Amino acid sequence: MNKKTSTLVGFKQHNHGDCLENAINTAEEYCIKNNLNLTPIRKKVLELLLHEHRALGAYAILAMLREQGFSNQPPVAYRALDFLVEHGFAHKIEKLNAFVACSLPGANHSPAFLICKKCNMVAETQSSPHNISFKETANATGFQIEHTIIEAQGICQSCVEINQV
Amino acid sequence: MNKKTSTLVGFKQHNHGDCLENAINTAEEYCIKNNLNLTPIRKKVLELLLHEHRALGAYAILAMLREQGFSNQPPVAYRALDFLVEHGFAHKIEKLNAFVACSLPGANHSPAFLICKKCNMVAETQSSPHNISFKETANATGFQIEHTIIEAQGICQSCVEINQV
DNA sequence: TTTCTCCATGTTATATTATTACATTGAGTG
DNA sequence: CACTCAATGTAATAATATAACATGGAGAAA
Repeated sequence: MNKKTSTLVGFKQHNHGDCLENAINTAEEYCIKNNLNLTPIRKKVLELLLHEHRALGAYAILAMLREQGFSNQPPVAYRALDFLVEHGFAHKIEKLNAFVACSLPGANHSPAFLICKKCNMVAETQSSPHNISFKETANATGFQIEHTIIEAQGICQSCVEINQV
Repeated sequence: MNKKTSTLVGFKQHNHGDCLENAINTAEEYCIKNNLNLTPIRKKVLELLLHEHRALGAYAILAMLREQGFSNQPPVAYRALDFLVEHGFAHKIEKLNAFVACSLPGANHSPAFLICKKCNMVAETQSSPHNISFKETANATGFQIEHTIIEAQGICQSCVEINQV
């Protein structure tokens, strides 16, 4: 296993233990710096997302929380997810109604996602500068963009290769 | 009134009756050409979307269908919407779990949407050619994009102005 | 210390969105 | 005529999400 370096995460091998630990550490430091409360539930949900390393529905997370002894009422999961999404530790994939841990923590966030139809894997990329021009076009017409969702659906390399075998 | 010329639709005035009629005619012609069956339900749903001229949830559509004497079981609405989306007469706004009539019928489709947080209006734009670079980047990594969702949330000009009064 | 306040969590109930599965109908074909 | 197939009718339920109010506990204010 190796550490991945590309901005493309999710379709590549990497040292998962390190990746998880790094991400948690980063989140903890960020929370201390910004006076945020990374409570046990919130931390656990982030860990689950990092560990699974794929998009999870709120109810899947809820089931895992229950296994860990937390309450299993929907608001428990949604609140933790809201916190994580609000502060950039996780993202919601609208197309899947599911959540993924942020792969580029700390990055100035304008992520774009690649969703594989076959394996359901989600890869996070930096949204490219093209986005800026979109923003400018909209702004020119008087629309003030605050947040942009970019989600591409298709087939990842692994699945393409499997199909070809 | 005028046929609109900008790629920005939805936040502008226009002759709504004409716009609706044109769109329906276009859809009918397209269906005949392509051997598609624009049944009464499908046509009615398209009319509703065009008439409302905003994003409608499936259940809002369903309620309107009932008023028109159609069955009001969810699959009735979802099936019609599936048809319309599949053939490009409507789009699903993932962020809102809602549907809008296509504003640029016939256009080679890669739409992007502007969603106003205040008035919930949705404007459809052509997704710019820069988008291609995103596609190419993904393809270069082996991911084959089939469809891209672009939805920007923010505040439309009217709502900005209202706020400023 | 005591009380207050506020954030986080617990809990119940319910709203909203979407799909599965099977029955029926009706137009066009062989 | 009866077969087929797409479209629709219908019932049931799954999956996702939120509202509303109660509880608990840490730290501030008195």
